[in-house]
Amino acid sequence: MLSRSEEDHLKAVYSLLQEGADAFTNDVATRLHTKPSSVTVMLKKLADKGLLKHQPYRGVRLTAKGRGLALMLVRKHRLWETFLVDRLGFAWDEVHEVAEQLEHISSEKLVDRLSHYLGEPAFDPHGDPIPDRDGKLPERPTLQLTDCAVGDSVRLVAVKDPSDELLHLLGGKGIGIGARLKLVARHAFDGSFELHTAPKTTHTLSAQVAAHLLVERP
Amino acid sequence: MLSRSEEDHLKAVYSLLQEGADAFTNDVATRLHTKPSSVTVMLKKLADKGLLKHQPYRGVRLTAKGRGLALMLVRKHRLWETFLVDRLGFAWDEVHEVAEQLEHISSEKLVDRLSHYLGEPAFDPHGDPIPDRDGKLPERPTLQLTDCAVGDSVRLVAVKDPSDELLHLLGGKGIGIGARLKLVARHAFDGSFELHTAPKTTHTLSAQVAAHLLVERP
DNA sequence: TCCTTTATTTAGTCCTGTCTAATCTTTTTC
DNA sequence: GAAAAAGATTAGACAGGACTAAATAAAGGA
Repeated sequence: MLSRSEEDHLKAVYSLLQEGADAFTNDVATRLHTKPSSVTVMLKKLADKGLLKHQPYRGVRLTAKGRGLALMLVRKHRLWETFLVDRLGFAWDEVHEVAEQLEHISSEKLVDRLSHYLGEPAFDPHGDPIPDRDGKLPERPTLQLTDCAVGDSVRLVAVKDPSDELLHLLGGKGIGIGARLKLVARHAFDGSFELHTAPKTTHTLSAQVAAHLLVERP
Repeated sequence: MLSRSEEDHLKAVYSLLQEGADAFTNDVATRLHTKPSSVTVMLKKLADKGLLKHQPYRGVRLTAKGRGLALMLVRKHRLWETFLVDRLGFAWDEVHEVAEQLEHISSEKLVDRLSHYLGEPAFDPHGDPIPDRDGKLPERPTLQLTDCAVGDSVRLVAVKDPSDELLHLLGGKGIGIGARLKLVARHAFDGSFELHTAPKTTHTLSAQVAAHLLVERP
């Protein structure tokens, strides 16, 4: 049984890793609005419980057990968000704070019944995937960058058939998994894209490259 | 803003008083599965916040503010119980523990929307009244003792048109508000009742008296 | 009434989770 | 490659909430 704070830390680690970044003490502290020293202590506790491996000064990695528990928290959070929006009529931007509280309710039966009541949804109101009771995430409805329109903001979730050459090209532009891409133009001549990876950073990608990039909204 | 523990103590005091008894330190401790010394400390905290008056060695009384907050907790608890039973298909005896957790979720909007979603119910699955958002309890569907059948176990909730003489008669038999009455026989000759007020204590009440007693199940 | 029992409170301890301040690593910069 | 900066950890303090043990108040019985 985890305390509320332990659950918060575990989930913060999970989502940082999910976003492609490493999970460093500072990042966790920022996310939880707390201080790095407090995070260090909690990471040690979670490591002692076998939920993650903590390499001092090097960040953390989740164990299978830790990932499983984190997925159950994500499941609860997203199911409650679905309930709040679909059934109680909350707006999608009002639900996070309340769901943060609801996700700590501990009752497996409640979670499973809620999921059933909602029709076993696979995605929450934000489009995020809801893990099933075994922790399996549904396939994301990914789309190729070439299917996006100018003005879209998307996030890179996978690279299809990643060759060394392709990955090197992307790496050189600072584009990795989790990168946020905003399409600003598309050239009719060769189908190449202009996109922002950051407010002032513009890159050009050929149509061949774009066809390998799987993205999601938002 | 009250802590979870403060809320638990406040609600325990409220329900003890509701049951007609005084709220003594020991009773609160028993109800919360904690020690009297811990309760004393918490009662002091709640008294400092103006939610109750604590007379050392003499028990506590709630202030209007304290009663109001307690009623909001009761409201949340009973609304969630209704949700769990009516919507998620829980059995009535499975819901208490989960509702104990859910009642601490703090979001006025959530409570009001939940109530609306459930059709503004006035009574929970156990038949207990659900306070409205202003803390007002609905009228109980009381029934006269004369409408009860042999074998019923009921609780005295009110005395209709209480005259001094009637109250004196009841007082002499040790029957007061909150008393649990089990009907063991009814005489066809004059409509009088035989009932237990305790396992081995039998009393006889005339039909005239019984008609003044308003009771509830269970 | 005095003494015993029971109920309550007080004092001091411990555990959890947070913080600040100080120390120690790692990375960056010149 | 050494010094500075940034990031992480450790040590020590503190608040909340629980406990045990000891002291105190109220209630009951001889």
